[in-house]
Amino acid sequence: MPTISSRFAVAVHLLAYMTWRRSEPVTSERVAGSVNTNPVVVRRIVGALRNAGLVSVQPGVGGGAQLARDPEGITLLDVYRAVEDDALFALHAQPPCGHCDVGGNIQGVLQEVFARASRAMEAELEGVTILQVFESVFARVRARCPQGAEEGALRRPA
Amino acid sequence: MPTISSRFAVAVHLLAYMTWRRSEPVTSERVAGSVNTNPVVVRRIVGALRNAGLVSVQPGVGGGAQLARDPEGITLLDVYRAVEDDALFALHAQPPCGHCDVGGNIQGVLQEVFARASRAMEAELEGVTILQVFESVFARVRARCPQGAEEGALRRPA
DNA sequence: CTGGTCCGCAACTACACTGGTTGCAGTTGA
DNA sequence: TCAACTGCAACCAGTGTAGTTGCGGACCAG
Repeated sequence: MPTISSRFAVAVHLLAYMTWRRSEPVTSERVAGSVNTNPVVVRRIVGALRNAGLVSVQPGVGGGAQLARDPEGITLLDVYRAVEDDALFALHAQPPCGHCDVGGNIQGVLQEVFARASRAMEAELEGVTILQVFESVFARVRARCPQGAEEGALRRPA
Repeated sequence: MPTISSRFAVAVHLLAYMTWRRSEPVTSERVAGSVNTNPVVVRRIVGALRNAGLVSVQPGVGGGAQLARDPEGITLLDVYRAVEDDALFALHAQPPCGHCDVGGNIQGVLQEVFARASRAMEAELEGVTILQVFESVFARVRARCPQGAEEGALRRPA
């Protein structure tokens, strides 16, 4: 249905989770519990984040994924580009008729407009870091449960 | 390819074509030649534009679609909303685990960020009118063929 | 060096959306 | 009445997504 797949939302979720558990590697099985999906789905997305240099992954006992950079240095645009590789706007499925003046020139005009609109969306994502997302999540926890919330006391998935 | 479907590009194409041939109704068959697709595909998109009040359609001999408003009063955001009804960003396919603090609060944070990014993209579309698109197309025609190009002399599809 | 823990990848399924196509009913105007 | 249109339903092929299973391989502790 939607145009930007849920991979982006899940990727941000994973990185926020790693920010919280920053001192230890996070296994795909554990974080899959938080995301409520299959560990393989998590590993696919973690693989994209690894290819983009955002996380580092360690196999074996005690392994898992960890942030490869400070969370204040990872923007949502970095995450978006890591997991979504297609252009935001599609041109005509078939190239339009080049013999008429509208068909022959509309795509060039559209490309300019589409580029501006895509860039505007990306600029908004670029202004938000993973650390800010994590802090917003933490602020919501405190708002709901004002007495006991400390960063180290966040609840893990069941 | 999770992108904004080509319906949007085709819809802008149709409206630019109607701006050019503004004095007469445009049949789905003729404009399908310019777009290089099937007349039924055109009618589907024209139907969405009609539902949004952007064009008026007349059946029967000599019928077709015409702009229902001045082209300077139709923005690309109007067109986008007419043909694309899904949200730009998807949240998790399955709701995340509500028992852990990250899973229980990440979606609210994401919704805020997604709304800002979507709005930034839409604001860019809102700043462009169909008339501007048509004039950009016409400017490209003149740039390619400086001697003979007049608005009334634009070439129709074969 | 062996076994348990973890990742990576390939393959497969179910589902949904898109663009394209055909067929047909209904409306309109000459 | 007839021809030219639209509107709509149905279907197809192609493609992307999320989910799932299975297996090979890397790593570390004992």
